Amino acid sequence: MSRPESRLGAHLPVSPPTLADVAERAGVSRQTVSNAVNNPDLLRPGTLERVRGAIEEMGYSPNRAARNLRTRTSQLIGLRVSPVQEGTANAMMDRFVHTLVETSALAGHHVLLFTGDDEDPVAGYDNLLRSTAVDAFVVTDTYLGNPQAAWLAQQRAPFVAFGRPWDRASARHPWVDVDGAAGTRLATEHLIAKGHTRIAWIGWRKDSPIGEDRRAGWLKTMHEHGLPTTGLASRVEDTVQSGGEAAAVLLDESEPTAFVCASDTLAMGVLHTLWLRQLAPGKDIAVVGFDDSQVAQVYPVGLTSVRQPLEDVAVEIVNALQSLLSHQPAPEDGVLLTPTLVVRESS
Amino acid sequence: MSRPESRLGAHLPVSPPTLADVAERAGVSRQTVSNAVNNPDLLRPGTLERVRGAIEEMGYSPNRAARNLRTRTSQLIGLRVSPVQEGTANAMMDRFVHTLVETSALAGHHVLLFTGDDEDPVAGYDNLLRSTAVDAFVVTDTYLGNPQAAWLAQQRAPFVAFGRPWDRASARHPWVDVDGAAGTRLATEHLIAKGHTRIAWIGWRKDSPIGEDRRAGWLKTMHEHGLPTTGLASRVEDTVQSGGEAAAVLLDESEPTAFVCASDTLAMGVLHTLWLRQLAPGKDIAVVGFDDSQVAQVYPVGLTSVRQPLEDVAVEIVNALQSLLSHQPAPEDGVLLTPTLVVRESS
DNA sequence: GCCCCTGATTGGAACGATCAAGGGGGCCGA
DNA sequence: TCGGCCCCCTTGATCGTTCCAATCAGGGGC
Repeated sequence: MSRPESRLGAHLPVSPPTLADVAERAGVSRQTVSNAVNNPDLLRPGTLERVRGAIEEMGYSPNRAARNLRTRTSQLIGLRVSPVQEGTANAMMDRFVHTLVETSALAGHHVLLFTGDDEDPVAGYDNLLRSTAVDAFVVTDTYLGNPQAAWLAQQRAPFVAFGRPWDRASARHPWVDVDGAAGTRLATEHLIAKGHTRIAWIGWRKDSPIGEDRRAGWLKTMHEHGLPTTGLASRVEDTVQSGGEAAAVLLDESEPTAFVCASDTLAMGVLHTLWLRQLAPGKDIAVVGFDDSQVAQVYPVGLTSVRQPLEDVAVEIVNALQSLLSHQPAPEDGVLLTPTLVVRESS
Repeated sequence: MSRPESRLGAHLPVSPPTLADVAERAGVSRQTVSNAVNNPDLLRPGTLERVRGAIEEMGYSPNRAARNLRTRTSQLIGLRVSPVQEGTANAMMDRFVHTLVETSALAGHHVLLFTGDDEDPVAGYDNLLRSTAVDAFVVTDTYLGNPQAAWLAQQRAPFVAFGRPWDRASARHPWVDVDGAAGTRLATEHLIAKGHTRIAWIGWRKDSPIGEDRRAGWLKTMHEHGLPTTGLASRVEDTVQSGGEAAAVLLDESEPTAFVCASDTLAMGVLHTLWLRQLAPGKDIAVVGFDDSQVAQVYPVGLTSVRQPLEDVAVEIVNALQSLLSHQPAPEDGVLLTPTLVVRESS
């Protein structure tokens, strides 16, 4: 039987062919076409070729909604976009998201963006989950006490976090993270190799576990090399101005010859202070940032910076998601990746 | 009848309640529950309240796949993420995407990200379209001769472009864009108001319509004020280095006191050249960039820059999409928004 | 009292795919 | 010759929702 003519006129978009249309054309049943798409091994080579020909000719693509309804999946991965922070240098999400989208595509998934209510941070997740609009989530902002990860774990919703669960109390769940301490260790050892001995740290306030992790890398490396750290550390807000002020104080009081910073934003502040004092970055004073943001790349005096392997993070997250969705429990519950150091003129 | 117990154990996620479940609980039929969700006006107030109660209690959310199948929509808007360009300063997509996601959510849509094949730029679009995975597209990279817009228009697929169709030959379609010429006009008039008369232009190569548009704003404003432009314009690649070299040449040959640049990337090059020559940005020489990128915000000598109203662009795009999807032809075929100038220390 | 009309609600069908059985034909061994 | 098995393919049922037409109850006009 031929499908009812739903083309009201040539000016309206034609409705795409269905499984039944292809089946009729190829002279087989619906199920055979379905198998040709999903389980080609089940078909005799001749039949497969014929069906594939029909699919090709008609430009058939399985209707997503129908497939999703039947299989109870959506092939979608939810990603909440957090508000843009202007005035800071961390626009690295671009890099991450791009690779995430690409890698998911290889695994047959697409990425769905959504925003959250500020009042109820889990509202967005809850909606998508209950309407079975996504198969899984990627949770990116895992600051301390982030309720989302715990909530999702409690709901037994499949998700992978970019970021370690910092509070041990929270339920276990798969995660992928970058070893911040290893990054600052790289930076510190690079500076030590350059002959620096008085290396200062400018980081975030104590309530940031990520900041403390990065600080630990600097601290431990300094100690291992028997270098002084007292009076050489500063913890401030993540703004250019704070970084600049901290650098000024440290320069006055402790005379460091190099700075390791918890972010490129802070490093920009340091560079500003150096500029005000007519000190040449990379010659008089070395500076290393964190995140390899576009600022670090574009700044005329190239800023040496710790670069997070965001592409690898995305790949690992998709891996974890896949084993999660195929109900194979992830081998371990976390993957920790090591960043690299991009050396530029500032060190 | 009660639904079959599909809960194999408390450790597995419970399948969400369906329309039928809610109907049973509320003592009404499926259709009535459906109406309560989609056409509340059809219900008697008492019934509506009862059904809403049941929905609330059971935490019901309509199954997306089923609804999509029946209504032939997906409530999804496709957005192709273009490859990340490192080393340039235009990470403004973050701002745009965020507002797009938020605004679409208000309209009941989500944003689906996908990537494209480099060889076949329309492959990604084609797939999503044929599988009815998205309702519409937002096309962002509308450079000259971009095949996507033309292809989509030919397919009669609903889409809105961020960017004007530069070649008149291409099919008409709704678009939203930022008036680049108005931006450089703002920049130029700002500099003129500051007393500058020799204002140079550093832009992109001639084959970029966007670049030519921005250049035109500078050129026209200069002419209107009877100011010279010969020997004061340069067209180069969009890199920091090119911008710096162009600035050096212009400084040597034409002695400008100010620069208007087609991008923040180029402006960074100019700043670098000034730094090399011990010229103070904002005092000796004024510099204005374009895009108000994070670099402009974070750079210690704040870079004056033309800021695109990306939030407004996103809102207008969603507006256009909505009228497109409700089959009301958009009132006009294009919306042109005016940028603003963010004045900082560099001018 | 009867009929019609309107508003509220209902049951059946359909959207387009996959799942779960079932069936026909060829090949093998008995 | 016949049962049994495997391979390839087909048929009917189903996922959860919305569309469509039909039904039902309640009022008002005559």
